[in-house]
Amino acid sequence: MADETRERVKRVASEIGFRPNALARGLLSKRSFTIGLLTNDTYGRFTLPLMAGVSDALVDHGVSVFLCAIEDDPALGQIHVDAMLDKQVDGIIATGKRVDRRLPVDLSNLSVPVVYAFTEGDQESVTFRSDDAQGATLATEWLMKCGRRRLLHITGPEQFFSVRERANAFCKVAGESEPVMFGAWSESWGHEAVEKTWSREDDKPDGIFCGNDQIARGVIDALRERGVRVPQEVSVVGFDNWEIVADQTRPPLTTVDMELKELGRQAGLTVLALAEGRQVEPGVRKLPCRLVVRQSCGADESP
Amino acid sequence: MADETRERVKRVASEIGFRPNALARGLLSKRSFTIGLLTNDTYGRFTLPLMAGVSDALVDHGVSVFLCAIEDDPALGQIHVDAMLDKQVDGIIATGKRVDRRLPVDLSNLSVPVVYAFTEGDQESVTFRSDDAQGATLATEWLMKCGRRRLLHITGPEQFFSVRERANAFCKVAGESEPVMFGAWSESWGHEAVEKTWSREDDKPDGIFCGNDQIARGVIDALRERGVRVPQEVSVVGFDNWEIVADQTRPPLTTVDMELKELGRQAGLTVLALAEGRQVEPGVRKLPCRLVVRQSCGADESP
DNA sequence: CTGAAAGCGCTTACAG
DNA sequence: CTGAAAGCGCTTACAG
Repeated sequence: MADETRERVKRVASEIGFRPNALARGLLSKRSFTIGLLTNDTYGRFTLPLMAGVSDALVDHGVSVFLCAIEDDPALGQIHVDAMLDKQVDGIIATGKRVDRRLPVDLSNLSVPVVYAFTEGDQESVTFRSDDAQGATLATEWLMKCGRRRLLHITGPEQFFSVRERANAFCKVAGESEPVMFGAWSESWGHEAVEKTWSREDDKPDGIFCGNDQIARGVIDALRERGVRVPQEVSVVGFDNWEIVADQTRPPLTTVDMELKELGRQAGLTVLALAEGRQVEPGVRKLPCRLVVRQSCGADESP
Repeated sequence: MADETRERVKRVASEIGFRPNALARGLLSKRSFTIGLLTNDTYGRFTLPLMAGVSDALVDHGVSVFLCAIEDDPALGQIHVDAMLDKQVDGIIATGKRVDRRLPVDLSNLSVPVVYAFTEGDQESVTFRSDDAQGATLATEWLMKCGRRRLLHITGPEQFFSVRERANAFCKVAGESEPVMFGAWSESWGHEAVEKTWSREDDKPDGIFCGNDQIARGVIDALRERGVRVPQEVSVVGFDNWEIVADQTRPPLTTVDMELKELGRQAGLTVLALAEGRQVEPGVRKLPCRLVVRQSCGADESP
C-alpha cells in the first residue's frame, strides 16, 4: 500500500466521520471503556461534584460513566449492578452519604474492581474519604487565630462517624472542656442550639464551629435575630462549602471544603488502574480538606 | 435435546451466574441499551431529579444512562458526544438550565435520536419543558384563593423566557396593573425587593409570588426582619419546590413543583421510542406543574 | 425440532 | 511490509 493511498484512506475516513465501533473493539480487548458510579445520595449534593471529578479524570482515557442512583433499595441496586455487569463495565465506584454505612447491595466478589467513596467498603479494597479530623482542626485553629477563646461546636447526630471525628478534633484543639452539642443536620437545630446557649446564664461563646453549612446558616440567622453581631462578637465556621448556602448567609460563611471533585478524580484514576491490572494498595485513603475563608470570622487573610 | 437436558443447562447457567455479554449482543442487534444524558447544569439541581426519572423509566427496559456534565465548554461537549457515539448509544437526552439557550454543542444530524429537556432543541425534534404559565397561574390563583388582592411578583432576570412566561401569567390572573419586579435569582434580590417595596409610601402588597424559592427565602427573611408576619399579613409563594430551601424557610414555603422526575420519565420513554424506530410527533411538550402547599400562605387545605 | 454455520465490526497474530 | 484469516460472544437464519 503506497503512502499516498494510506493518506487518502485516512483523509476519507475522517471526512466521512468514520468512528470505530467501541462495542466491537470491547469484545476483543475485554475493555468497555465504561465504568459505573453507584450512589444512594438522591439529592446529589455529594454525588455531583464527585461525579464531575470522576468524569474529568476519565474522559481523557476515553472512559464514560454510567450513573446509577439506587436510593436505599436493595432490589433496585441489584438491578443496576447486573445491568452494569452485563454491559461489561471495567469497574465500579460506589459512593454514599456516610462513611460508616454500606450500600444496600453486595459488591464483594464481583468480577470487576470496586472502589468506595464516602461509604463503607471491603477490607481488601480501596476506600476514599475526606479527612474529617484534619478539616475540623483547620476550622478550630482558624477560630483561635481570629482570637476566639470560648469555642462551641454545634453539630449533627453523634451516631455519624464523621460527626465524632470532627468533634474529637475540635476538642483536641479547643481543649477538652469546650462544649459540643449534638443534634440534627438542619438549620432549625442551629437555631435551637443558639437559643439554648444564649438563654443560659454562663459565659457565651465567641467562636462557633458548625458540623455543616446548614447548621451554620441557622446559627448565623439566630444570632442576628438576637442582636448578636457576626463576626464582630461571634465568629462562625461551617463545613461542606455548599456554595449555594455559604454564599447566601449574611455574612457569607467561612467553611471547610471536602474537595469532592479531587476525591472523585482520584477514585476515577484508581478504578482505572485496577481495571488495567495495575496493583493498588488497599485501605482507607483520607484526603485533606481546605478552609474557604469568607466573612463570617472577621479575618480576611487567607488561612 | 431432551427437556431434562435443557432444564439442566438453564439451571447450571443460573447457578454459575451466566450473564450474556451485552456488548456482543449489541453488535448484532444494533442496540446498545445505553443512552446518554448531556447537561450543562453543573450544580445538578435540575439534572438529578430529571436523571432519576429517566433512569427510573428505562431501567425496566434494560437501558443504562451515561451522564455527561459538559458545563459550557464546547470542546468538552464534543468529546463527550463523540465518546457516546463511539459507544453506540441508542439515543441522547440533552438537558439545560434555560429553555431559551442551546447547549454549546451541535446535536443535529446525529445518527441517533436526540430529545431535549429545558434547553432549546431542533425544529424536527421533541423538546420537553414545564408549563411555566400554568405553574404561575396556579401560584397566583392560590394567593387569590387565600383572600389576597394586592399582589406582587418578584422574579429573576427578564431575559429568561421562563421569567417572562411566569410574569405574563401572573399579570393575566392578578390584573395588568399589579407590579412585577425583575432582578436576580438570589436571596439577596428577595431582600432588596422587599426593602424597596416597604420603603415606599403606597399600599403594601398582601401576597407575593416569587420567581424561585431562593428569592422567596430572601423575601420571607426580609419580611420577618421588618416585623411583617408571614402568612398572617403577607402570603408568599415560591417556584421550584427545592425541598432543602422550601422546608427550611420559616414558615415552610408553599411553592410550585415542576415535576422534573416525571419530565425525565417521559423524556426517557421518548428517546427509547425513537431508538426503536417508533414515530413520535416533534415539537415542544409542556408538562403541568403542581402546587405544593406548606405554611407560607396561611391556608392549609390542598389546592 | 435440533444443531451447525454465518456474521455483527473490529483487532491481532500470522502467512506471504 | 502487506494482506488475508481467525476470533471476541453472541443471535439469526438455514440446513438437516
